[in-house]
Amino acid sequence: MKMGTITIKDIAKRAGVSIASVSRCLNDSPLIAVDTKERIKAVIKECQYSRNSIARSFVNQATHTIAFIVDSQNFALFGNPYFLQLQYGLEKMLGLRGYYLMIVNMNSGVHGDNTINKLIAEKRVDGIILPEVLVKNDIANTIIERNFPCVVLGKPHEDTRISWVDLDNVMGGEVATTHLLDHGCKKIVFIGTSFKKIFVAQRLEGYKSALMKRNIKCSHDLIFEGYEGKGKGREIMNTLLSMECPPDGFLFSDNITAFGALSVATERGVKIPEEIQIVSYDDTIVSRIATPEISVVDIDMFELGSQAATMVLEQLEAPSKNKQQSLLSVKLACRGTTKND
Amino acid sequence: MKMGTITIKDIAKRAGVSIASVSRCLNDSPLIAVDTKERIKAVIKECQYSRNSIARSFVNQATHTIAFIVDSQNFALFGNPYFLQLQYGLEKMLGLRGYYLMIVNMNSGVHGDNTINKLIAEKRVDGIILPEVLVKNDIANTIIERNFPCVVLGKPHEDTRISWVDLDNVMGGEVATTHLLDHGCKKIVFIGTSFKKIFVAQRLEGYKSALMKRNIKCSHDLIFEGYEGKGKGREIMNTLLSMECPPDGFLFSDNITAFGALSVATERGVKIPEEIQIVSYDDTIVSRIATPEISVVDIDMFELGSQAATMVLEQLEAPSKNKQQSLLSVKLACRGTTKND
DNA sequence: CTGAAAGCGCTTACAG
DNA sequence: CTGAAAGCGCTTACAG
Repeated sequence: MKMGTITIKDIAKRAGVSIASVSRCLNDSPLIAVDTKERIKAVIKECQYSRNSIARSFVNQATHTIAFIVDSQNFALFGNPYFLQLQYGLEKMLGLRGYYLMIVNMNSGVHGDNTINKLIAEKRVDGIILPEVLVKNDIANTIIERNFPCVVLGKPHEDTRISWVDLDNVMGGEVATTHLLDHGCKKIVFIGTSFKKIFVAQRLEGYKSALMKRNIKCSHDLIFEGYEGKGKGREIMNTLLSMECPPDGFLFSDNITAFGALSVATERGVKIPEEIQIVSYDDTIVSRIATPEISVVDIDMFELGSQAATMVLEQLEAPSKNKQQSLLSVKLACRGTTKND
Repeated sequence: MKMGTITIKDIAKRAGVSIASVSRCLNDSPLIAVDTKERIKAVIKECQYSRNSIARSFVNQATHTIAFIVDSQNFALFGNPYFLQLQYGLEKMLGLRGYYLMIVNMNSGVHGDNTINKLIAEKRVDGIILPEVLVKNDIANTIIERNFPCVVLGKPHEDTRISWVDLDNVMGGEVATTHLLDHGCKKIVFIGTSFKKIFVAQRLEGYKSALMKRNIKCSHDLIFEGYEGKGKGREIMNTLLSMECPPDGFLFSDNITAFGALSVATERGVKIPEEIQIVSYDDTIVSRIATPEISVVDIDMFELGSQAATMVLEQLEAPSKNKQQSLLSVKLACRGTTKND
C-alpha cells in the first residue's frame, strides 16, 4: 500500500469495526450506536483521516461542482468591472451550500464550441451557469433535452424552459429618466454605445417609457448611438452644448463616455448639476474619480450571482420543478451630477 | 438500468467487444487492432457516448482540476483590476493542458481556515495556486510535508521549498526612476500608499536603488507614505507644488492617487510633462482616462498566471523535481505624463 | 445496531 | 491483439 494515503479500511481496522460502520459514522447515520460512533470518531481524528472526495463523487455520481462559463475573448463580458462581483456572488452562495465553482472558458482548451456539451456529457459538473450571449442553440437544446441544471445570466430568447436571472435594465432607464424629470430637466438626451447591446437597448426602452408616462414626446433627435469612450463623450457633449437650445439632462449608457462628456462640460464652465444633470450606468471607479462624482444607476451583481447560484442548486434538489426566472431591480445612486432631495 | 446514462458496457455490447477494448480505443492504446478500433469508434459516435469523468478521476485518483485560492474579503486582492487578467492567464494555460480551474474562497463555505487543508486532504484538486498573503504557516507545512503541487503568487517568506512567481517590483521602481532621471528630472519624490504593502516597499527599494546607482543622495524628505486615493493625491500635490523648490519628478505607487495629483497640477497650470513628470503603477482605466494619460509601470498579470499554471502542472508531472521560482520583468508604458524619446 | 457484499464506471496488469 | 478480472474508495440495500 502506498504510504500516506489513508482510507476508510485503515480506520475500520484500527477501530475494530467494518467499513460500513465507519461510513455511517462519517455520514452521521442514525444506524449506529453512539459509543461506536465516538470510538470511530476518535480514530478518525487521531489519524487525521479525510474521505476521498473523488470516491464519494463516484458513488454519488455528483461532483458538487458548478461550472461558470465565460468567454475571455468577449471583453464586454470578461473585462466588465462587475465581473468579479458576479463571480463572488456565485462563489459565496455555492460555498455556503458546500459546492465548488469551476471557471470554464469557452475559448481555452481544445474543445472549442463543444466545451459545454463536453462538460455535461462527461458529468464533470453538476450544473452550469452561463451568460446569455453564450447560449447557442445546440447548447440550449442539450440543456433542455437532458434537463441539465442550468441558469442563464440575462434573459435568453427562448425563456420559458430555461431558468434565468437578469437585471431590470428597462427599470434602470426609467428610474434615471424619471429622476431627471423630477428635478427639473426639460430636455433629456439618451447617449448610448450600441443598441445592439441588449442592455443598452433596454435602458433606452426605459428612457422612452418614462417620457411616455409623463406624456412627453420622445424625439429621435434626442437619442444618440455609437458614442463609446472618453473621446466620443467629449465630442457629443461639445456638439450638444453648442446647440441653440442645449439639453439639460443627459443619460449615458456607460461611465467612460459620461466621464469624457462631463470633463467637456466642466471645461466650458457649465455648472453641474445646476445647469445640466448627468446620469450614467454602473458604479465603477470611473464614476467615483470624476469631479463631481457621477450619479449612476447602480446594479447589484453580487446579488445576481447569488440568485443564479441558488437557482441552480434548487434545480439539483428538485429537477422536475418548473424553471425559475428573476428580474433584479436596480437603484439610482445620486451623486454630484444630479440635483438630489 | 437508468435511461440516458450510457456507459462503456453499452458500447462494448453494441460493438461486440469487451469493455477493455472499448477503453483501449478511447485511450488510443496501441494494444488494439485498427479495424476493431474503427468499429468501436463508429458505435461511440452513433451513441454519442462520452466517458464518465468522475469514474476516470476515480481510477486515476486525479481530478484534473487546480484550485485558485482567493480571499474576497481582501479587497486589495480581489478588487484589483488585474485580478481577472491573472485568472484568465491561469485558466487559459490550464485549459490548454486539459485542466480545469476551480475558484475557492477562503471565506466562503463553512471550513474557515481549514479550507485549503480540506481541499488537499480530500483530494478534491490536483494542485493549488494561492496568493502569498494567504500562505499561513500550517498551510505551508501541509504543502511541504505532503509535497502537494502548489505555486504561490508572490514571493513567500520561506521560499526555498515552495514554487513561486512574482513580479519584479524592485525593477519596476528602478525603471521608472531611471526614466525620470534620464529625461531631466532633478528632484524626484516617491509617494506611496503604505510601505506595509510589500509591493509598495519593493517599488520604493527600486527607487532608492536607481538613485544610488547615479550617486544621487536619497533624502527622506522625498519619500511620502500614507497617500491613497484621489483626495490624498490632490493634497500631496498641492503641498509639494507650493514648496519653494518643488519636485519635478513624481513616482506614485497607485493610479488613483496619481490621478488626483495630476488633476491638481493641471488646475494650477503646471505644464505636463514639460515642467513636471509623473509615473504611476498599473495600466488601468484610471491611467487611461486621465488627461494627459498617465505613464505607468505596466505588469503582465496574464503572464504571471500562465507561468503559475505551467509550474503547477510541471509539479504534477515531476513531483520530485526541485521547486521553481520566477521573477517577471516589468516594463514602462510611456504616455503623456513623461517626456519620451 | 452491525457487517458482508454489491456496485458506482472506468483502467490496466495478467493470461492467453 | 483480446478478454476476464481485479481494483480504485466509498455508500447503502440486505440479512442478521
